Amino acid sequence: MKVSTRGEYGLRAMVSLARMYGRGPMPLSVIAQDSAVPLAYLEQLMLPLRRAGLVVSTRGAHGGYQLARPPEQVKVGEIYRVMEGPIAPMDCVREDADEETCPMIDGCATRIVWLKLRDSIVEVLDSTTLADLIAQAPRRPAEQPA
Amino acid sequence: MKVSTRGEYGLRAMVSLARMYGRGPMPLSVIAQDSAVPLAYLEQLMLPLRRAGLVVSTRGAHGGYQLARPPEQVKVGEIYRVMEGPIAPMDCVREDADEETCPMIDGCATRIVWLKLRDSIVEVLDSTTLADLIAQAPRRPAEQPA
DNA sequence: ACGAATCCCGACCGCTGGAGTAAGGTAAGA
DNA sequence: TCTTACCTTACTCCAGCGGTCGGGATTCGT
Repeated sequence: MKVSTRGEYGLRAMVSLARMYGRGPMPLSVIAQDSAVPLAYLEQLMLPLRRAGLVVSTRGAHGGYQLARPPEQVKVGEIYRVMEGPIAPMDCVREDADEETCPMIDGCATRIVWLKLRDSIVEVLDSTTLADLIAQAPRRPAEQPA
Repeated sequence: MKVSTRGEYGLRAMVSLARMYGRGPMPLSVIAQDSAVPLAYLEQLMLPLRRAGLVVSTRGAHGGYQLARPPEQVKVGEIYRVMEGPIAPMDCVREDADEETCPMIDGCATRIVWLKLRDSIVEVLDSTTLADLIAQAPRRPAEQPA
């Protein structure tokens, strides 16, 4: 039950973009630096985020990425699903698939917990926005005066 | 963010034991059948459960396993931790490790969500017991009349 | 005493998926 | 037209999951 680096890095990058929101496109090199994600890897992670419409890209010189929407309107859950797929601690309780598709005969007792667990995770991720994160953060990483 | 089969099978086996609670030791072969877990694999999974004191084993003929405590006193979270390790959607928010050991400089904004997520998971798993599961289950798997 | 039933335990092993790296192509500004 | 920067595919490495196998130690029934 670990979030992979895709989700971790993806969210970090989005937080960086949120902090820079409104200043026009930011090149990958800057985002990579700010979010401490390997540039070449980050490049790959931005692809799904763009395709999902969470960020918009500008090509050419002075190009880069920026949030497609203000930070208040971007839920962590959206980012999570793009990077990690449908939320599901177990295959039998996938968000997308038809409910009640438990492979066990007539359903099994354990499914109850996994269902509660999934709903709990969804609740947390979907009730938090990028704006919440940058507002509550004690300080910005890798940036502080003497 | 998937629970591995260790957690899945471990819980299933414990639910089986919970249903058979009070009838003396049940051999692995029966548990494997009832919980639909490969016998040889299940054998391996019972080891940590026994060491953690969640089940007690009886060796020799007519031996087997049984719950060390009644189902009402066994939290799903306990089983989970034995099978999957400390609850933590991300290394920086491990249950066991010293709090505030975020490797990022001065903490990062994303940690807030992971912390909320972890607490949410803990809450769900620790507030559910084996008794809850067998009470709410619609029917027992692999057992129904014509 | 002996053998069958059962737990105990370490060794082994194939495969998938995560975590990147590499390299070249395409578009847009100076 | 050169440089910046995004876009895309392909490839590699390796840890861990998901088991299997084989043998040993215990205890019960006869």
